[in-house]
Amino acid sequence: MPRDEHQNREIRDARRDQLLEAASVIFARRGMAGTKISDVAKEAKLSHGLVYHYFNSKEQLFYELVKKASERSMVSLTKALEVEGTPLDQLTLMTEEILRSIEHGNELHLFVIMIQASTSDAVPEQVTSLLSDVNHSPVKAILPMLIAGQERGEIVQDDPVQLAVAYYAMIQGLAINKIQWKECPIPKASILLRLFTSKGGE
Amino acid sequence: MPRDEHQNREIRDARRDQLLEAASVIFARRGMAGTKISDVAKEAKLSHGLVYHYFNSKEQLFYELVKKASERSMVSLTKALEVEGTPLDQLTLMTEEILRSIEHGNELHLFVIMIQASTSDAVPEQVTSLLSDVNHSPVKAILPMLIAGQERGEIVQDDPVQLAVAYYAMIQGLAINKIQWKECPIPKASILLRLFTSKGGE
DNA sequence: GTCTATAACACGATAGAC
DNA sequence: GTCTATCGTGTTATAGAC
Repeated sequence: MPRDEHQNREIRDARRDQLLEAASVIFARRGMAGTKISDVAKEAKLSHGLVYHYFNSKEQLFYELVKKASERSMVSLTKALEVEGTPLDQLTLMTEEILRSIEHGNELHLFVIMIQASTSDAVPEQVTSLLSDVNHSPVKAILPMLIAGQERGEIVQDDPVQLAVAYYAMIQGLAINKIQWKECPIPKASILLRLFTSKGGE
Repeated sequence: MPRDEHQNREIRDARRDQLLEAASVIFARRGMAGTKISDVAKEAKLSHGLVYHYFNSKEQLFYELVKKASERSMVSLTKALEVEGTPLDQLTLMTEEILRSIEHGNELHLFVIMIQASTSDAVPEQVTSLLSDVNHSPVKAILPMLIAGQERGEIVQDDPVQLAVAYYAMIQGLAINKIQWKECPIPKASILLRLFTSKGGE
């Protein structure tokens, strides 16, 4: 008894997700160049031939993951911007959300893949151009919040770019740390936020 | 006219350094698995056959670099411990030195290679065991300074492990950032150190 | 000490059976 | 839709000329 089109579609979607999930694990561990299609297939418990049934190439597979990652990375940020409250409130909420997701380790692989994508030049052209749009400036993205906070006097009067760089570096570093060291204690949001608040208080 | 043994030795040392230097650039950019011996040779402007004259394998080449990197990474730390002054003085000096070296970009490649070595499992067994000795605990290394500082009341009374993790994550993140984004403005030491100083002042 | 040529092999990608 | 068998390329590593 033949499957109908609807069932086929469900199977295809499931397989695609299965492969993307497996690929994110392997890519995060071994990088773009170090990843073998056969390892991805093994992780997904499917044959390596099937990978090419769903994706044109290893590069495309990597591209899809970076796209997914960069979409997700903007979620926390836009959420933060919708929150009622002062800039510092928004930053606090955003930080807590990011730390939770690092702690929980759910989308950690995607995070690391984005870092790889921007540090390694072993990645396809298509990917780097995608990144210059989105990832190139998570720093720029939080800049407005910092400046607004400085105007209200709730954020310290340092160079806001330096503040943003330090903040983003810490997030990146924590994600990397967490992947390598599972039991790594993730700091509380209040520690990260101390970057922004002046010593003398306000 | 034949070269004598001394001249030969000088040539060998020079070539070895030349290859290690080139390899650190390529490994940092493309990772262990992504690095091709021919690329290293090209970077060093030598033939790829010569690489195998000086190193047994790609893995050994990588191993030598990680060893070199882990030796260097302890330098800033031990220097800091020799400084006369309070724990916060020592941390300040250490931070300034590390930021200078990131800013200057001199040993950045080695730094990134160490991060790769600990995040990727595409590295040889020999390397990971080397790392568990040295790199596994730069966090542990600064812990005593933090605790001493807390006793003197010059460092905030948060969980010192969380403080150390946050600090080290920021350093790592800055190094990674700098490699990908050459003009990245490196924050002043005072910004990083704000992690450690209490909001209310002392 | 340095190079070029080549052996041996691994991996990405495809073809075709079921 | 999924698998196994296979091709072709490119890479590690070696051999041997200079």
